[in-house]
Amino acid sequence: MERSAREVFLHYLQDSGMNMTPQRATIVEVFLREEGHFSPEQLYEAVGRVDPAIGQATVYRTLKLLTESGLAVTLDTGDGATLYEHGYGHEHHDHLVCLHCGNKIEIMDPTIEERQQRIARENGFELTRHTMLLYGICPECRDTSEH
Amino acid sequence: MERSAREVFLHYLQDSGMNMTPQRATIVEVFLREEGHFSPEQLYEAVGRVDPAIGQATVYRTLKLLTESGLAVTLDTGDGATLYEHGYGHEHHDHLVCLHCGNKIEIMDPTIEERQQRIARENGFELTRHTMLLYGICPECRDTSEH
DNA sequence: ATATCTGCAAATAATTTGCCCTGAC
DNA sequence: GTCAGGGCAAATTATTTGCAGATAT
Repeated sequence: MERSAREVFLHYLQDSGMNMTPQRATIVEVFLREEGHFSPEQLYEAVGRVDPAIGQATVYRTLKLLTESGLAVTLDTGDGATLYEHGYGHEHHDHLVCLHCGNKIEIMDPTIEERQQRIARENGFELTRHTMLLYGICPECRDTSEH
Repeated sequence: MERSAREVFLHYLQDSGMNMTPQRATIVEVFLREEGHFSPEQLYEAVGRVDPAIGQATVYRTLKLLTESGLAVTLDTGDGATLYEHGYGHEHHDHLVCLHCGNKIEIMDPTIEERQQRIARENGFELTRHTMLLYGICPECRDTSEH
């Protein structure tokens, strides 16, 4: 059976010569409870509700570890701040983003994924990862802004 | 016949109630001479070789105008800095980026573009634009790092 | 004249780092 | 006792903004 996210993180730390600490444990737990996409600031606030003594820097440092361990995935929508989402036990997906309300829909298209592989191969690249963001106006915002 | 990039920019300024100024003229000229992808900082340096009196803020402000007018397009590779490239008289394309040397290859796949439209439509979105970045290791870097 | 622009420096915003202290083994 | 880890505040980086003087129409 599959390892739990906590175990994956613990093994990552151990393999890298790092330790699980109370702060890291708290941050992972809170991280796993969060849903959707959130900023380091939002996670910091949620962590603060559990243990107000944990500092921002520790949240940032731990988010980096979570990303390296595969538990977290970054989502950069180009508006200055990096968002994070769950990356372990979740299928890969891309995003459809509303430019008006910021709502994000997860999308996945096997044909696109396959073409991406092909493009990389044709250029002699070994594909590591990719990001694809489709920007537009969602149905709700289109209705609202009708005149 | 097609309007020159300078004309497009001039018309954009006029339509928006703004003026062409010596600084803006210099920045557009230098911008149009640049090739590939470059940062505001790089453009600022190139502009400085023509007119050292032009400030960074003016370069940033003008880059924003260039983007709004369609002459420039932004490219956010997620490593902190926004890059710019030419957007007028250039076909739309996406990028294949080497994680090792930073080299960027322009790519374009009609099938992907078509599927993106379909995904947007299926979700009721009106698609405005998109970004797609494929990250990997380029052939040169793969050869070099062989052991 | 009047509104737009500019350079400069200060202000932001997001994130990282330095440093000294604390706690675990 | 040693050393990783952590809190705090200072530092960094990229970009934006306020302002007072200069400029275009």
